[in-house]
Amino acid sequence: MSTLSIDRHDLALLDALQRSGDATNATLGEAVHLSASQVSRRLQRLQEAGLITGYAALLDPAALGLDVMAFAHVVLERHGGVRTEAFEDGVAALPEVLECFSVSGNADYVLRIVAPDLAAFSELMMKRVLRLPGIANIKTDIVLGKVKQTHVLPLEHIARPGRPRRGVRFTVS
Amino acid sequence: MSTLSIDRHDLALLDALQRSGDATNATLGEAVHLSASQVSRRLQRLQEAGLITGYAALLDPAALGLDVMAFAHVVLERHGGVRTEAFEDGVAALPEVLECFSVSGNADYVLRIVAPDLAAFSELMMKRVLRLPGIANIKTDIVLGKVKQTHVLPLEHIARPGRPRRGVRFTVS
DNA sequence: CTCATAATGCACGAAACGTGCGTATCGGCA
DNA sequence: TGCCGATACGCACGTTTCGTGCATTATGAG
Repeated sequence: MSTLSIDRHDLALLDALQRSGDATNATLGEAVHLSASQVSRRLQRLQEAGLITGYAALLDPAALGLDVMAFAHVVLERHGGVRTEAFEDGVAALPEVLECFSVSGNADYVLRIVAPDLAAFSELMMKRVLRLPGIANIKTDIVLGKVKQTHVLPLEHIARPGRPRRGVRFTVS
Repeated sequence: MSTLSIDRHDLALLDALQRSGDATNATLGEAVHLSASQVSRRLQRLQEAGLITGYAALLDPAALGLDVMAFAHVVLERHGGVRTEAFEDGVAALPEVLECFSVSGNADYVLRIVAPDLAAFSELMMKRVLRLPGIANIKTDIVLGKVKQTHVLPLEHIARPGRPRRGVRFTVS
């Protein structure tokens, strides 16, 4: 357990890094008004603290031939025993299922699924998803168009006015 | 318009880079059985071809105090005129709305929204989302648990057996 | 088999990284 | 207000990484 104080420099760094994770320390330093060495030190701290979990190359799904995306709303059967584990393990093993969340509302789970085309998507659903254990019902929303898609998390809620002057308090295990 | 051939080395590189975008060329080279210089050249090609759209640091939402995530299913009003633009622009301007897709099915749009807590989420929905123009109805699924979440796109559909021996043909603008 | 094209590894100069260190700034306390 | 410990800072510098030039090898068409 450690405590880490985040100031506006760190927030600016996190924001910049979310958008361009391959920027050099010097470039980041310009944007944040810090020297490259300080940027290096801060990044190391932020990573050790767990705020930065890693780096990734972002690929273009369309360029890779992944033209179909859909959200599947899954309802499980309601027999007393806890059959959710088998379903969840099966979902985790399918690379085309990028996400799976349990949710409130009508469905038990929401899945985000990608596929090369409708034929492949159909086959994926019929032969792999629908055969997962414990499924009672699935309703699928196929994505028709993208209005917005980003991985950039909002940071505005941190360091809101009226709170600690120099740095916000974070607790990490 | 150019044509690019992708071989198994490129696929391995893309796969590795999705998972660890900060790996050095030498490290990647080991995994792919290529020299660092070749990795450098291939990455440059893949980026110019648009397969790699960029790099990003991945942040931990929980560590940043973003504990609430939800999917909002939006139905717009059906008066003849095309009022969708105003709604879409409004959505794009909200940083808490990470994604917005138009979908088939009952709803017109699906939004993925994050917020620090339920109070902030409630306020966001009431004061900003619901006030977007043209909305007839919204149903919200709040995420209760994460079974799986990844940005790693599946690449298995490329280079399927029985197709071009050395490299798959890609066309990029 | 021949040959043109493309891919590969090595080498080397340039760039970026990250630690040490002396200085400056901040925040608490008398 | 002035003092002092702790922290943050930039600079310097050795180390690592990058990416281009080039000679060699592999590939595929005719």
